[in-house]
Amino acid sequence: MVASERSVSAVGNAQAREIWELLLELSRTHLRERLAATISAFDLSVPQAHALQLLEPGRPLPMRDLAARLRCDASNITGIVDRLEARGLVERQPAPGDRRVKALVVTDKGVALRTSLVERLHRVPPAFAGLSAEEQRTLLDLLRRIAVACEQDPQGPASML
Amino acid sequence: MVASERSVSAVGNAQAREIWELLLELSRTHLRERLAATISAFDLSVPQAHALQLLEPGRPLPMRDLAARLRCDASNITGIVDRLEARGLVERQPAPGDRRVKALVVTDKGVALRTSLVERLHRVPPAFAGLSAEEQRTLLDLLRRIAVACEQDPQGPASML
DNA sequence: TATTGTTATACTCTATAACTATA
DNA sequence: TATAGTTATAGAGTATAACAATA
Repeated sequence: MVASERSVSAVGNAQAREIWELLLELSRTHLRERLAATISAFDLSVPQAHALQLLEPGRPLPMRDLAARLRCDASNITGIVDRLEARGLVERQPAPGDRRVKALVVTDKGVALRTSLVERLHRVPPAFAGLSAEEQRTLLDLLRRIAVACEQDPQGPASML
Repeated sequence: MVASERSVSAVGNAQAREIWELLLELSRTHLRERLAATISAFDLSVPQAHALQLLEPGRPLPMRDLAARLRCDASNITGIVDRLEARGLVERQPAPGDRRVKALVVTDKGVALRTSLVERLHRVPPAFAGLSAEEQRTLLDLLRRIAVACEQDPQGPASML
């Protein structure tokens, strides 16, 4: 290892830590509060909103699969879907081929609410207006690389204590 | 407005949207799961861990203030603190000057756990290793500017439906 | 009167375990 | 036997409303 690499590594770690802490803080405050405010404006809970987003129109989803995507035990899905169904947003339908599974589909009403919700959630906060197109391009590129790296390193070998 | 500004605005919006959606996804998946895994490894709930982080050693904090920082109703703090106190991590102490308020302080055991927890939470994920020092510097600069903009625009006037 | 912390209540999410109906 | 969904249960977070002690 040459001197330049050592210095890069040392400086890089301090900066990487600042980046990471900034992302943590950004996620816990602004991002989280923005999501919570938007979701509650639709009278939904966070898991309900997440479920609704995962139910793409015209693509029935077995309850088991929804549990996997929400990363919670299958027993929770019953209640979450009960409440969505009580509001007429989704329906349980028999799945072809296996009479055990129930496929979830969004109703017309559900599609309407879902579209509105997703549009609102994805609306870009004004805080991004301060960046030039060039800077946005750079930021997007860097974030994409981090996202790709996260995919390849699911939880990280150093994840445990 | 000249043509170049219009084009910047158009392209910039599409890119800004991608950045925003990438941050949302990153926050909801990798970041959130990483936090959850770390916190549960300490046998804490998310609010408990957050409370512990907010209780700096040697700086007593009234329960009311903790509620404000956790952004939840004051009535919830009783239970959260009960559980932390039952584990000997924090203590309720009388506050000087006002006999109504109870000041929270971390015990020695709490400080030890808190230090370990914060160290673990702030440990940089390996996914950041792929960026050069120069790229990290750029990313940090851009994220800082967004963070500052978020501070100045608490929830955004377009926050409501 | 207003404020701090608590309690009572009700709801949702969470996991575990046991159950049913299928496969 | 194994799997999909449900139910029962217990614990934690959340908000609202009412309360005691204090300001």
